[in-house]
Amino acid sequence: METTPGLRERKKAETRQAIHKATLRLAVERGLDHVTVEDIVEAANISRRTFSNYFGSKEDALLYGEEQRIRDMVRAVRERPAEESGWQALRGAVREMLRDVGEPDREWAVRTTLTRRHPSLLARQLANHAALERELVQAISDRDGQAEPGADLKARIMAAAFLVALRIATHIWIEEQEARPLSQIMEQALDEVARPFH
Amino acid sequence: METTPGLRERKKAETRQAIHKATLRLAVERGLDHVTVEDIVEAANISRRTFSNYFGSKEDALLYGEEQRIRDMVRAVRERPAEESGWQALRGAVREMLRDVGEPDREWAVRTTLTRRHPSLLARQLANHAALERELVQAISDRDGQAEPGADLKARIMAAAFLVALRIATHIWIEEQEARPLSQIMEQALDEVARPFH
DNA sequence: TGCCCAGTGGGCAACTTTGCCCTGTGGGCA
DNA sequence: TGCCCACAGGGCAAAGTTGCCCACTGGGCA
Repeated sequence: METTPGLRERKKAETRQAIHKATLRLAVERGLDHVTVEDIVEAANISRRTFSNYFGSKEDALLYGEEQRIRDMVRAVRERPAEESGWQALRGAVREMLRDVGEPDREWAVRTTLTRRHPSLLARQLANHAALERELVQAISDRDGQAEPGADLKARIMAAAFLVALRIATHIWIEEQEARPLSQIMEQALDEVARPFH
Repeated sequence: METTPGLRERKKAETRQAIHKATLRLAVERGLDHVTVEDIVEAANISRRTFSNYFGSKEDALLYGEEQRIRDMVRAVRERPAEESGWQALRGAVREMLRDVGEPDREWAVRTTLTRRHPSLLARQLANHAALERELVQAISDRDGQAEPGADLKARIMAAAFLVALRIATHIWIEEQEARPLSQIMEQALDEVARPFH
């Protein structure tokens, strides 16, 4: 299943990551508005033109991890065992991701906070979340089937509730200064939101 | 005088340096004969083909620093103030180089030792030294003028004596396990070899 | 002796990065 | 208001890197 992607692919991933990291670091240091693409490419040791080959804007570069995670999440849900229900698949996918990438670190919180403060980034993130929500609805529908009436509504509610739980858990985690592991808070939030389903 | 070489040039230099470093490290670890080009390119994170774009062989890659230093030395001699005599220019260039690059480190001694043990590398290094000697003769001639009879012989002797002094100083430095700074030993050796000129 | 095979060297096309250029945009400021 | 100027976006050709290929070499070994 694990296939080595070859040098060319690996280097592209490295470059993308380097640009993202540089953007994040500079944005944390002085705020995204006071960072030019010029600054980023200098920090990432690439040409300005190459930046454009990878990202359309510094916002893109900054949110790369975010959007990457969203794609991963959707993929993880879709790849859960077929016998799991939609809700089980969602919870399984979360658990899986937290296990695979380990506990999100301080940097992760920083990025989230930073994003939240910046209007244009916030807009982007809302759009991303909306997209994720749509994708999850689709994934759930594909899984639970749409035969019975109201299945669509149920999938929508489920996806929304799921994301709300994650969002709230993340907020709490940040507010608590990462005192408890995020995974624990998330499990708790998911339990809570799932209660009506019983 | 100092001109920033641009990203493209800088990256080429970085790659060349990375290949050289990787070669050196691996050669020190297990001997050059037990290092393949494959190993080197893996360590340097480049493709095998790129290796060939930079060096014709692993010996080339290993001796890169050596040959680089030779070019630097010749350049340094040529760029000494015009009013200096040939011998003054040689000494000035050495002092300058030791100052610019700082004291050569342990790695430098390692490379030298390693080179000395390996027949094909040794041959290469002898050829390099011969080339350096020729270049220095030329530089000295250009400086001191060739008007008077015997000027050519004098330049040849001077260059040879100079290199002998450096070579012996380096040997002593290694034998003493780098107890004294190389610069000090070199000054002493140069004083010694210069005595007949008084 | 003949065969195999790891390692090397380099041609070539596909792809990526760079450098240069020109256009467009949104403040500052005379 | 009009002019500048820093910055962003992206077309294009040149330069660099990769991946694939094949030819060659020098041991090992049946």
